[in-house]
Amino acid sequence: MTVRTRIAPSPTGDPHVGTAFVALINYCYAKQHGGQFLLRIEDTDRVRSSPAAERAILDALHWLGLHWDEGPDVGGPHGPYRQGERLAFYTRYANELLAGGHAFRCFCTPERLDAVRLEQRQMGKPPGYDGHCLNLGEKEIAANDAAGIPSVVRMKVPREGSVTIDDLLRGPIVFEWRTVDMQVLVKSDGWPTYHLANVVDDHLMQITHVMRGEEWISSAPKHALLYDYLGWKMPQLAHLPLLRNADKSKLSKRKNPTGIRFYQRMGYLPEALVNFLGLLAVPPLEGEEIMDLPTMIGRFNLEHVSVGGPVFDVAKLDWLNGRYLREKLDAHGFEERVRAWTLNEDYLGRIAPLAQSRIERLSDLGPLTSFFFAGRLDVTAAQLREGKLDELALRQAFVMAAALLDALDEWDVPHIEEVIRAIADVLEKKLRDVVRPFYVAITGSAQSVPLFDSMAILGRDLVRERLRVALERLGGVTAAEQEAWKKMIERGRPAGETQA
RNA sequence: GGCGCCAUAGUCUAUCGGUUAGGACGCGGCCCUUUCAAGGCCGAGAGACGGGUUCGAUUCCCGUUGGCGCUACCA
Repeated sequence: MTVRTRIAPSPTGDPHVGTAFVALINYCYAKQHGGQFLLRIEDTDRVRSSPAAERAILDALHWLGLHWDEGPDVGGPHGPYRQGERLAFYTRYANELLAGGHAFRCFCTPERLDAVRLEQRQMGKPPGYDGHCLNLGEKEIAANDAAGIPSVVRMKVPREGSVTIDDLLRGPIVFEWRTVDMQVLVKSDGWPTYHLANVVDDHLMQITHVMRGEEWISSAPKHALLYDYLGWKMPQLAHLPLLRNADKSKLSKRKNPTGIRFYQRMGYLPEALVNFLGLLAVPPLEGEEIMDLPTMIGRFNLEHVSVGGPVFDVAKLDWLNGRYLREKLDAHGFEERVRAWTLNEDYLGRIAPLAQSRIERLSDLGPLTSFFFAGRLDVTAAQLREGKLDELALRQAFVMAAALLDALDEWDVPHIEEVIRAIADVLEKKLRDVVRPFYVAITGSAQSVPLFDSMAILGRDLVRERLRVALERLGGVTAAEQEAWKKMIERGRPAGETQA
């Protein structure tokens, strides 16, 4: 039986370095055993998924040199490789579970479920579904359906006994069934949840080894039960450690750049990034930390992947990248990388028009546009405070921008402009006054080329980081402020209807 | 609160019962050098705590503490 592994990203938000880490391990394992590595898009969350995000993930992973044998872009014998195109499978197996008495229809309202969980929590009991709809009669179900009451499908879970999950990395893990929730399998919109979809697809795609983040450990019993209900053999499981921020919390973009494209825009080489991630999974030989992909495949050993969550240590990445830059490239190769990075027609072609009307000599170009060729900018709190916004509005503006910009589906000038205008509106300040500190944070100066265009060209990852740095320079924000200010935007008037 | 995972220097790691606990990043010093890097050499720095098991525990077991994850009609 040939080894088949997969990476199954959800196309929401920007491609994450954690995805690259998990992909790398799955890739190495499959290649080492002469097997196949596939990519499947998990887009069952119909509101958050987007084609743009899917494209970005594929591009980012390919950029890193991780290529798959089967996937939405390359096809394969077990397609489609996009869950959004596999609804018929999920419906079929959901019905099978229902017919077999392993799942049931549930008409409970979110409000009731919340109340139940709250009570369970207060009583110190494991939270979960209380079985309210477990024994509904056919007549009752039919009546509810006729009345148009929304419903979901839940899996039945035993209330007694226990189950043992065998993890390739961690050994046996025991769970009491009564602590396992009767998970929703099919949402009221008819789409499956991750739990159903991933079991059905891993089986149908003949996946032999599931290596995924440790955030899935507590769901493993549900998956084991589903394989059991459906009469299928469960793949081998291995739960990989989660990458961490410097403070050991799960790597998050609030505290760190987490986007693969951020590292690309910062000028890290894909080989260096892959090498760095590989170091977290493949212990290097003493004294030599440089490893290319083939070397990692050869040296990979699942049992040697350490389970403690490693801190994403950018300082070490910097050192590694430096070594690649000066040791692995000759003068010509280096020059080519620089061109590919930003000194190319595409990038220059977008910048030049912004500068043309603002310079008197070509030599003005350097100082005017240098921020397009930089990573983080060295701006001071004093520079950020120079405008007319008071300290509170200033910090609120940055927090709101970070949140709204992250939520944007399309990263282009009109959408970016809309966000900044909406902020000025909510804060009841002039656009001119709001925009000024953004000029400083993004371009490094209050006098520069047009802001929205600059942000569009720089890309979301770099913009997010510059805003984060600016906020940090202003003393940062507390979680409470963050919450409150986000609510302000939600309540705020949308950009269109300004005048009251 | 409930359930689970984890625990060697600031960070990434080696060690699979007996080592002066090894390497790498970062940090400090020296050398090289027109500057700065790079490079070379040297140095400081670790087994969370408490019980067991054992002739012997970083290593095996239990507890404590700490960190983390999950606790959704998101993945």
